[in-house]
Amino acid sequence: MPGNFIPSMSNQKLIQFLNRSNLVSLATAEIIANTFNPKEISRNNFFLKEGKISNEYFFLETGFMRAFAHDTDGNDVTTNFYSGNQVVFEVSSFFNRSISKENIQATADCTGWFITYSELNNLFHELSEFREFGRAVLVKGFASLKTRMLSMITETAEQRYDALLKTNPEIFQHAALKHIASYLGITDTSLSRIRKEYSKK
Amino acid sequence: MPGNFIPSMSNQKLIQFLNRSNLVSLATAEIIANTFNPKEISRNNFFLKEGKISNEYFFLETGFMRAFAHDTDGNDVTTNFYSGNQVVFEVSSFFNRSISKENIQATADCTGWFITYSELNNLFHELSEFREFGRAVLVKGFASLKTRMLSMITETAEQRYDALLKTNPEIFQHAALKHIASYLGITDTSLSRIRKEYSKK
DNA sequence: TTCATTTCTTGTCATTTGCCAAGAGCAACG
DNA sequence: CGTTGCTCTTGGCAAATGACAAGAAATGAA
Repeated sequence: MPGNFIPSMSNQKLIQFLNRSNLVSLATAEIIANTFNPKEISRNNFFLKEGKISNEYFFLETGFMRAFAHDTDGNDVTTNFYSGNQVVFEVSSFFNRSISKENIQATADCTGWFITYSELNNLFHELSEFREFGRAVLVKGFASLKTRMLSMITETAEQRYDALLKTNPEIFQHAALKHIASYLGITDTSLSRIRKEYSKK
Repeated sequence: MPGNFIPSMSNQKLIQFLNRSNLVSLATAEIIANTFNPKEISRNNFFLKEGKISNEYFFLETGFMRAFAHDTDGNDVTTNFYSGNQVVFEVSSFFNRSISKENIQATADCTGWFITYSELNNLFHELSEFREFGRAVLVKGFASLKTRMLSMITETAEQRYDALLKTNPEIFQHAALKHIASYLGITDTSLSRIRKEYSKK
């Protein structure tokens, strides 16, 4: 073994993530995982900046990230949160090779594994199981956004807060309240009041 | 030619739709289009009913459709509108083979072409161009939903109404105002008032 | 046509949420 | 330490939107 060889992290978590989708066999999961490269992003650093093209398909193993866009007045609006065991990339920019309107920033130190767009396409071409996996990732993201849209229309801000607290409590450990507020579609002032009411119950 | 042979509609529009994506050559578009079957849905009939699995990948050539779900109080909420030259299916139910929570109903007489889930997968397997096309359809739907979510958070109801009127005027020719209202995330009463204010300008 | 049903509008009032400003709490840094 | 900046909370008020009910308009069926 060479002198200053630095052992990479184990990609065991990535292999499990692929395999547990039930779309990728363990053997294939290992092949796929071995083409991914390790990546670390320290807190406050950006995984993606608006104006750039999202070019990395990133499996977030540990850490936490927030995606946000800017409205016409320049206010930032949280579009998504990512915790461990999720795939992170901006769908439209990544697949259309277009400039991203979104930023994705680490709000805690992150570790994980990535492949580039061209590497992903090569894998898709070679491995039908990985294609199925890729489709499932897209479909899952799409479905959860549909659910979120429906809740925006049919539920009150307090109900949405309540649901988020129950289904994604980790968000409250990693994100500022004002960022959670814009994700819920309300101002930080309103969220503060909702929390006050909520704590009485 | 047999006696009561009924010539099918021409699938020229479908071929164009595939080819104009710039992801499918004309020759391949013809191969793909020839595996689609013609389908007509008359006004008020359902393309998909909640409780069933979305099993048809439908190219809507002419007509108009509305997708809607029910909230916990039983009110119907419009989740999407479809006009000509679009692909219609419920992503989550179709790809996950799960029971649909949504209905999709023709609000005008519709004609088009469909393939089933298994036919689609066979085509995906055989034709990488069609895979690219299928991915683009998913990505486009995802991106437009993201845009809509951002507008729900950052824009007023009147701004959303205004944008819909400008970008999708055909919706107003085919859908009831109460159905447009729930799509915009407001009550029919509010939409009526917004229209009143709007008409003064 | 006539009747019944549904859709749309409008009025009144209540509720939610936003906007603005002030202040408290907290962390980072010299 | 003490200052600075950022986040969160709170109060007062305004604006947007919803809930409910009544009536007008449009639609569809007999």
